[in-house]
Amino acid sequence: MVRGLTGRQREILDFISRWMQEQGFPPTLQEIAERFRFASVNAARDHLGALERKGYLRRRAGASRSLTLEPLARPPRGQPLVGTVPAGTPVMAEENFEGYLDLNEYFGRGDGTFLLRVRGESMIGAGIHDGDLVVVRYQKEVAPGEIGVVFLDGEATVKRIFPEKGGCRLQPENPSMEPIHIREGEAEFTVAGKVIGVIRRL
Amino acid sequence: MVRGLTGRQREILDFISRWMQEQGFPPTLQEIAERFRFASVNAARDHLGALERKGYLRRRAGASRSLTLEPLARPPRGQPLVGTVPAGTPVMAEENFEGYLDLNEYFGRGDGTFLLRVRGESMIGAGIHDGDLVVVRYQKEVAPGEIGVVFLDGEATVKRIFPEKGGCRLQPENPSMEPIHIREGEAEFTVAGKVIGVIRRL
DNA sequence: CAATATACTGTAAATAATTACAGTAGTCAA
DNA sequence: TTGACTACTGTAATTATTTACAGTATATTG
Repeated sequence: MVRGLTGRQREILDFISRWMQEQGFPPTLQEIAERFRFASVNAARDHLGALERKGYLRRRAGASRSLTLEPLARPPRGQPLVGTVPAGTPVMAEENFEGYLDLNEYFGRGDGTFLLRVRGESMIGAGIHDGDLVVVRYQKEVAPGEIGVVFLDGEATVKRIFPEKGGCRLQPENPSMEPIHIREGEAEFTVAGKVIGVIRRL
Repeated sequence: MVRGLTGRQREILDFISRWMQEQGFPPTLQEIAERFRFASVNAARDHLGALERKGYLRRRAGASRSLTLEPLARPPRGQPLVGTVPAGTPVMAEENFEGYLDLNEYFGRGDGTFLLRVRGESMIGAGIHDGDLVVVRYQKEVAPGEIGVVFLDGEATVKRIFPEKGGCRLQPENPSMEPIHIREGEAEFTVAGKVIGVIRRL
């Protein structure tokens, strides 16, 4: 069903794509015909028929401005991902291109995740530096040894969490810093979530 | 111009938002009226008028399905960003919420950037670990001491680049690895771009 | 308490947009 | 060289959709 497009068909498709990006809703047959100086709206209609038949868009019969582009024809969202780059080939060569990665979806969708800016160098050994953003999944507990966001004395910090007899240990990953021991029920101590990612802008 | 909505107006706005998400194009007055069991399309029209007057959407006179939601009324894109979290307050409390961060735009838009997966521990001192994704801006040269992606003997590697008399030095950030010295014109050596970010999924 | 906004019903006109049908000409594959 | 697809023109019917105007009833605000 998905077949190649003629030059003219691609022009039409590109126009629709751009229009939708700019206007926020699809064009009518008239508007397509005007853009391409067709004397008849049927020229536009024929093209839409071909594009639909070839799987690039969908229409709803009888409804105005009811066309939608199939994912195939939609501009990709996110950043291009390049895989292993072998001998001599230019980075962006097609062979190396693995697709587009949507960073908003890379760490799971709208579910309970949020970003938190990290202060201090306490987790530098785990590759989390001062100023980094950590991606946190909201959860009340974390498995032993996992990195979590915890509240301690009224401040949020990122540490590796280990259970201990009658409490737990917050382990920094920085040789110059000592672990913190928490006794059960002591102080205001809560786990806010698990760190599932790190983002840094240099 | 932007004022509060009544309950009914918010219902209508939410319906439009959901419809556009699902259908890819805006609803007609009829379709809104049907959803809310209005006996007259004018009920829907009145609501759109109110929503437009209050700055939540825009319409094009005389055109069908021509309404667009203003950014204010559009579902936010990206992950919620939480700032410094002070004493006792729950993480997701409003006071801590700083807005939504669109990760696809965090490293600059569609301009010449791409993602590359890093192999090896040679830049571990700079917080770049095996398996991390680096965000690379495509450019032919980098300033002295910046981290760049370079081609060396037919493989892409990430190193800190320093100019040297008659060539340059590729400096790993790993105490157990030695710097690599390149002489002018020697071997296949090219700079592919500058590393502007790091992304890690744990 | 008057003026204004909300939240609708109801009918009809006006216009926007899709659909149908009939052709012309050129290209392309079997 | 026949049949199918592309790429259009042209006219008209048929829906789809917006717009206009006239009301009703209930809140809300100054």
